[in-house]
Amino acid sequence: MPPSKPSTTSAATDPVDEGVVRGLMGYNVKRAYIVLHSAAQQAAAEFDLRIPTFSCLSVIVRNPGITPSALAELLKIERSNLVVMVDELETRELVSRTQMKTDRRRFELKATVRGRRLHDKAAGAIAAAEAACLTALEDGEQQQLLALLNRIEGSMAD
Amino acid sequence: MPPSKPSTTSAATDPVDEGVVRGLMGYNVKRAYIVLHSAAQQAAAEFDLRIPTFSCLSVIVRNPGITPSALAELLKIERSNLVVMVDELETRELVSRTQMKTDRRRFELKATVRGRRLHDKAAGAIAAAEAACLTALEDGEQQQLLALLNRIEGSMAD
DNA sequence: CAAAAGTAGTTATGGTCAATAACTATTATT
DNA sequence: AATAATAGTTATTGACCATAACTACTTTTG
Repeated sequence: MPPSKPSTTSAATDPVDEGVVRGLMGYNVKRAYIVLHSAAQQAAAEFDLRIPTFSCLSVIVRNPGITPSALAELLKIERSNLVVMVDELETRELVSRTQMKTDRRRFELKATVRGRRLHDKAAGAIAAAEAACLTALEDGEQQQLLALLNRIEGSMAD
Repeated sequence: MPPSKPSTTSAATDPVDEGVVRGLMGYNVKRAYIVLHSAAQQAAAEFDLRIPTFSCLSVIVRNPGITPSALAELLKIERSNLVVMVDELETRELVSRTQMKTDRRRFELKATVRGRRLHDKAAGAIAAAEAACLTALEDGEQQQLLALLNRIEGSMAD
């Protein structure tokens, strides 16, 4: 990395130089993430869901009977942090949590009818909110972006 | 959005279906972000810097005399949250904060020699850490990724 | 079989980051 | 001169993530 070259002295109205940070991939990824996340967050809020909670609900809907441990591993969140989310989902009767007969340490998570309904509506709203952020990209470009992102994630897989 | 189709009942060792979330761009962006961020974070920690603090230092190095307000606007962080970071940078004598004569509400931020040196070393380490996460992508693909991300950010600009 | 080790879930706690409101000091507006 | 706007600050809160320590249960193994 070359030493930084400050512009003698920057007055108040100078064009501001983002410099090093804008050259970092992480910074650019974060900026795009913020755009998508805040849109998704707003959409999810309509259903009194936060994004991590929605993600849990979504995986439970698709995998009836999944255990909290498997859910945590999939979403890469700590089991301890999962507890409060599942608590909330259970309290709101969106998800049921029943102890397994075969192994009483484990619990089976299943979405209730209410849970599925809410999920499907929220998923639609979140997808729509995201789509509004992605109008600048053609469908093919979105696929391309997805592939590139997944290769970063995949190259660092455990 | 089509209604979700659960797989009858998922046993313990079933392949888990990530379902809806993996189809959301925000989820994929976040996953890639986590990879890059944790690598950058580790690198920055070697210099006792967290990423937001490094970003501040970096912009100050490139824009001597920048005001806290301009810095906050550029990095899209709240001025109130900036204060503690600049406090720390000043305490560590990486940055100087001097009141302007012309407008005594404003402060000029400048990196010290120590600040510039630390910045350049940290920037190199962070860039190297990022590069290690990006080996799966050719240079051209990295440029492509950057362009796509910036178009998302740009399309939502104020 | 009993002891030890491992697994699943939980509780409590702390750290980072982001967001807001309320405040002081200073400058600009009318 | 009174009012409004701007720059910086303080205090507080909430979301999210990570860790350690714990209970309950199951598996391993001597």
